[in-house]
Amino acid sequence: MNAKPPTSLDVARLAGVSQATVSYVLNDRPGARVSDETRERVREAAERLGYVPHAGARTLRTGRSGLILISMDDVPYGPLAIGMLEELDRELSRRGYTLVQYGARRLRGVPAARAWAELRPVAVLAGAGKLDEQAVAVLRSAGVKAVVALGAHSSAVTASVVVDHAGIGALAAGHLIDRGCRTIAAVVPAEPGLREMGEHRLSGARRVAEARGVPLTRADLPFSEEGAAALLDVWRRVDGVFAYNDDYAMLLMTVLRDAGVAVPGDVRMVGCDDLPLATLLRPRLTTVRIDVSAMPSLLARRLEELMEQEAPAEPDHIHPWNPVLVVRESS
Amino acid sequence: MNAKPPTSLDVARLAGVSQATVSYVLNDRPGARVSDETRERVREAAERLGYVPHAGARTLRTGRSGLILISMDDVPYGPLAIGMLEELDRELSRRGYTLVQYGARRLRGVPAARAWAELRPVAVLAGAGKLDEQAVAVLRSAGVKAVVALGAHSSAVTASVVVDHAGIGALAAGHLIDRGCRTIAAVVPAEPGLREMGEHRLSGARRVAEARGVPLTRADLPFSEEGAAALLDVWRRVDGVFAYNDDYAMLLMTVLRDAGVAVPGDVRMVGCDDLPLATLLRPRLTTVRIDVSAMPSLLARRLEELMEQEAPAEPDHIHPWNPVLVVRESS
DNA sequence: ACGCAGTGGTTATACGTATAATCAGTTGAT
DNA sequence: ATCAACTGATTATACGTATAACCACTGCGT
Repeated sequence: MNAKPPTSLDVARLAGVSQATVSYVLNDRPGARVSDETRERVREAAERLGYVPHAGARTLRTGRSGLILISMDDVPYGPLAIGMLEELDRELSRRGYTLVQYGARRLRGVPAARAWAELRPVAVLAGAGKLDEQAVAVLRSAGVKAVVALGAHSSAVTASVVVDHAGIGALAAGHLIDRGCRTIAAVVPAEPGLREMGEHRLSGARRVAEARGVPLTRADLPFSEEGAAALLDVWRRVDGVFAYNDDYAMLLMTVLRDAGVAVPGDVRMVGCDDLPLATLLRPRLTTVRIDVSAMPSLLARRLEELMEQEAPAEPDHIHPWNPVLVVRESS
Repeated sequence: MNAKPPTSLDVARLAGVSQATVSYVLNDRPGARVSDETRERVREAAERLGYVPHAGARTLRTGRSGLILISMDDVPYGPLAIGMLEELDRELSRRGYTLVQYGARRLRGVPAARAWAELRPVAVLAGAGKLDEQAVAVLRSAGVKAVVALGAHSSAVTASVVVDHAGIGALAAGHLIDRGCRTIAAVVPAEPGLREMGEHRLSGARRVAEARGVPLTRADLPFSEEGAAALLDVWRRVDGVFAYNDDYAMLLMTVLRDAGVAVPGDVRMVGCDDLPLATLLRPRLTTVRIDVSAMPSLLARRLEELMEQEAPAEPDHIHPWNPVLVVRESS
């Protein structure tokens, strides 16, 4: 009942062959010369015993683990991130790698890197905020071939996948101005986890607004009705708002309705993410959808390159995201 | 530049001691007799080399891994699940375990179990739908001490953590009847991932409704405005609706408003989850909040028990969730 | 008869770690 | 002076796997 897990040696004994033969058969190594009947005997014995190889032992022997670690706890969890993760998982497992999420207790920097390094992964993907130069050095020293930072800006120390937040802001602001807005506001969330991305979206909006001669107000907003109500004079002064995302847009539309400000009559509104709730709002919400469908396969390919080559890659970045405007009634 | 990762033997050489001494010092084993100065030398050498132990080798030697796998892809991701996961992570790492999310490519049954078993985890938590009897046997055979099913109902084959969905439905229905509703409806989502939980919530609501002599209509609803509009005669026939969760409640409130049905005047509405959007709806949404704050520490303790004892535990279950009614304006 | 290539395996070893077993010195009690 | 107990280490080994190196045997051309 409480026996030890069967090993390849157990399989070998049952099949009447040597342990080496078992290894050759089960991994079907190209060069191995084993007769078909022996192969069958080995496979059957493995099946009977319920043999499952010991990943740790294999890693120890080969020096490579096939394990890819991803730490998502910098990146906001949403349907978007989940879907992307699933697809990435599929792409990587197809290539023989195992994708595993490991947040490392919200550690960051070197302590987080040490925790990851213990597992001797072949690649680590982590929020840019968790990877400083020393942390990357720890990972490299532990044999991690590919270190990729995920975040809003590219990293100077390693390859990275950056989300083009500025592009989102630019798209939203451009649309508002196209609709005739003469003064606009852009929301920057006050929440620590979101503020940085808010700043980036703001900067993109600001760039477009300046280029087209439209004044832009920055609105630092905590996610609460009181917070939104406290800025009522801001919303009354402008005729267009980029609300950072759909949740904030819903918050604002609720508060504006209570205050008697008409959307889009008095102020046009644009969100981001194209959440299901966007079409449920009245008026229906114009939003920026981020198309990430191209991202998993691109990232998987890039990872494969990085893991195969010997030298650590020069820091570069890809941003395989495509912001698309979905125009509805609120703008 | 591309050197191999430093081993405990490298540390030993630099410190001028044996590899065994390094192991004793870095794990500071209670019985080990090593002088303080030697300890210091070893620690310094390890620091200098950036030594990180090799988890695979350690697992191989000791036979235990400290790795706990959780597969969340049955359980719906939301702020609730995320928060719970973080707290569970904290509880387990405090006890010396490493919590890792591993979805296993959405495999289920034996194939998923084999993938998990390769890592020789000490515990596996997975959606009840992924764990059939054979899968559990595979895990047990691979030395997994604790196998815990997560889901809406208890498992006959292993310990489980069940969410008391029936209790949620009962609480919501009881509240509606308290408010004077004489005929109520309960939403069951048509989405494959949610339907089962919807059935459980429905059953709880039905139990209470029958006990109090109130007719209850089941409403199978896909998440779309067309779907909700197609059932308009249902909503018109009842004076209370338990909407499964807040998202569905928002969908219904939007459609009902468009159709001229007043909430709560014509029909009272109760959601579930207490999402931020619940307070942003007009009228503000009455909802069932699930208090999961007690869950992580309870689960961690239970896991610890299971992992320490030798015999596989008899299937039992805990449901450390506390549904709480949050009454607002919609009911 | 002899080498020689091909077939179907086996033997031996290393990966990095934890730990039981051992050992050389030193101290202390009698 | 002798033995026991303690201190501070070292030596040796096993965990499960992959793979290089080796080996016995058969068939075959000369």
